[in-house]
Amino acid sequence: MIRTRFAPSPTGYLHLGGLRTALYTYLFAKQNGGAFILRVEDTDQEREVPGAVELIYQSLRQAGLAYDEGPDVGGPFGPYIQSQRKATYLPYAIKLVQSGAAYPCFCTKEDLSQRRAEAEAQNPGQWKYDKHCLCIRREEALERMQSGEPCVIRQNVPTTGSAGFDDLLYGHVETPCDTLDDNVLIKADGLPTYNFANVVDDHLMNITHVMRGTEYLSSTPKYNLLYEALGWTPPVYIHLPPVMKDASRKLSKRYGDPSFEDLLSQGYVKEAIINFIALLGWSPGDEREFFTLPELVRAFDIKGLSKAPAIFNTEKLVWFNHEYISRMPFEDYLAMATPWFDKVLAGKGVDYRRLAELMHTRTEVFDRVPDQVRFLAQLPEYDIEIYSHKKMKTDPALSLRVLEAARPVLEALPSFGEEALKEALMALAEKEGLKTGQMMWPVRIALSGLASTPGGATEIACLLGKAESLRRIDTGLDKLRQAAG
RNA sequence: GGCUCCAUGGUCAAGCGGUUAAGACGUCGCCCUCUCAAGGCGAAAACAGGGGUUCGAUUCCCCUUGGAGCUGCCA
Repeated sequence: MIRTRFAPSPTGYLHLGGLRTALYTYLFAKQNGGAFILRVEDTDQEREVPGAVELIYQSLRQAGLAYDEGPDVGGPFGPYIQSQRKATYLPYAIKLVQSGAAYPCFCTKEDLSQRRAEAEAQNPGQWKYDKHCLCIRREEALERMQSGEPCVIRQNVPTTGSAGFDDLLYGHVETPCDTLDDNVLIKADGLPTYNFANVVDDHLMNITHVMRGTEYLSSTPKYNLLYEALGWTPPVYIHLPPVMKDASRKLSKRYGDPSFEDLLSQGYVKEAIINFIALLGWSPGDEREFFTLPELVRAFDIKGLSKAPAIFNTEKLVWFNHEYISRMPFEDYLAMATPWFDKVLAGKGVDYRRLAELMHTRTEVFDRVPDQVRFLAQLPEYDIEIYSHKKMKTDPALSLRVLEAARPVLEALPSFGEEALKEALMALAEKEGLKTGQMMWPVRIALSGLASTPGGATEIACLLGKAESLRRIDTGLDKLRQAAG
C-alpha cells in the first residue's frame, strides 16, 4: 500500500509552494488508493510559531486535502508531531554510533565557530566539520554521553567514494562523499535534526513515497547512507521544483507573498487556487485545464511534472478565478458577493440581487468588487471629458443636448423599470436622430460618473431609482452647462 | 569557492530524432454591443550560445552562459 506524507514545519502559515507539495502528495496517494499522512516537523523549537499548527490543519481542510493520519486525526503510527516522538530517535542514533555510522561530538559551538573562522581564513567557503571528535574511543564517547556531558551526535560520512539515490523525477543523483559534511543527527537538546528525524519517521511510519522540495535533493544521498547503515529500505523519492515569485526569488512568506489563506480572504475561490496551483509545474499532457480535485486525482501523473522552477503568475490565477466565479451558481455568487457589496453599499437600499446579476460575470476577484460598485452609493467626481467617446461619436456638447432631452422623458416615466427605461430612451434617440449609443453613453456617464461600469445606462438608472437618477442627471447638466459657458 | 539540479514565446507549458514547434494566460487588432466585461475571429511572440553524434537535431552527449538549491545543533 502506498503511503505518502506531507511534513511541514510549523513556522507560519501554509504558503503556496507548501500547498502545492501537499496537493501533489495527496493526489499521488489518492490515485493509488494509498494513504496521505500529515506529520508536523517541529524539531526546531526556536523557529516554531504559536498557532501555526492549527493554521496548517485549517488550510489543508479548506483546500480539501483530507489526511488519513495526522496529529489531530490520529492513526496507527502516532504521534504525528515530532517533538512528541523525542524518545524514539536516540536509540537509533546510538545504534548508528555502535556501528560506526555516527559518533558523539563534544565540540562546543564556540570551539566550532573559532575553528571554522580559522579554516575560512585560509580556504574561504571550504569548511566542513573536521571529524575532531571521531578520534575519541567509542566506549569512552558513549560513556561521556551517558554521563550527561553535553554533546550532539553526528553522522560519520565516509571520506571516499560517493553516495547516491534514484529520484522518480530527476533520475539518479550522485554526490562525492568528500563534499558532504558530518551533519548533526541529534542536537544538544536531545531532539533530532530534520536530517535524522525524516529518515527515522518515514521508516517507522511505513512511508513508501516521499515528495518534497528540491532543497533536499542534494542532501538525500546522505539520508540514503543512513538508511543503509540502519538496514532499512529507503522510500521512493520525488523531488519537486520550487514555486517562484520571479525568475530568481522563491515565493516566500517574508516578502509579503500571499498564503493560501490570504488569497481566500482576497476573494479567490479555493477551487480556482487549487486548479491553478496544480498546473504550476505539472501538465496533464492534453489540453484540459479545468480540474476539480477528484478529476486531478484521476489525471495526476508523475510524468507530467516539470523539473524547472515555475513562476507564480497572478494574472493566470485571476483568470481562473474569474472563470470559476462566472461558472458558479447564481445563488452562491450572491451569497459570496453580499459581504463585499456591504462594504460600500450597506444601508443604501440597492437591489443586491439585480446588482449580483450584473456583477456575476464581471467579477475577477472579490476584493475588487467594492470599487466597481461604489459609484452606486455616491456619484464620484468626474471630468466632463469622459462624455467624449470616439466610437459613439459623443462629446460634451452632444451630451448636454442628450441630457436635456432625456431629463423630462425620464421624469415623466411612470415606471422606472429597465424595459420602460430602455424603450423610452431608444424612442427618444430615434426622435432626435441619434444612434442608441449616442443616447445611452451620456446618460450612463451622468448616472455613474464612470467611463466603465457594470451594466449600461438603463440597468444603472433602475438600480439608482428615479429620484437619484434625476439628481445625477442634473449634476451632469450643471457640469456640462458650466463648461459650455 | 565546492557539490547537486535546471534551461521551449513575457508567464504556465506540449514536444520525447524528421512537426507549418501545440494549447492556455497576458498583450494587440477586428466583430458583437446602451459602456466595460463576457463571447466570436485573428495577430505578434520561443527552442540561451558553441561544439559534437547523426542522412537529419528543440529532442542525445560535451562545454560555455544563465538561474536555482545545498554547503546550519533550519527545515
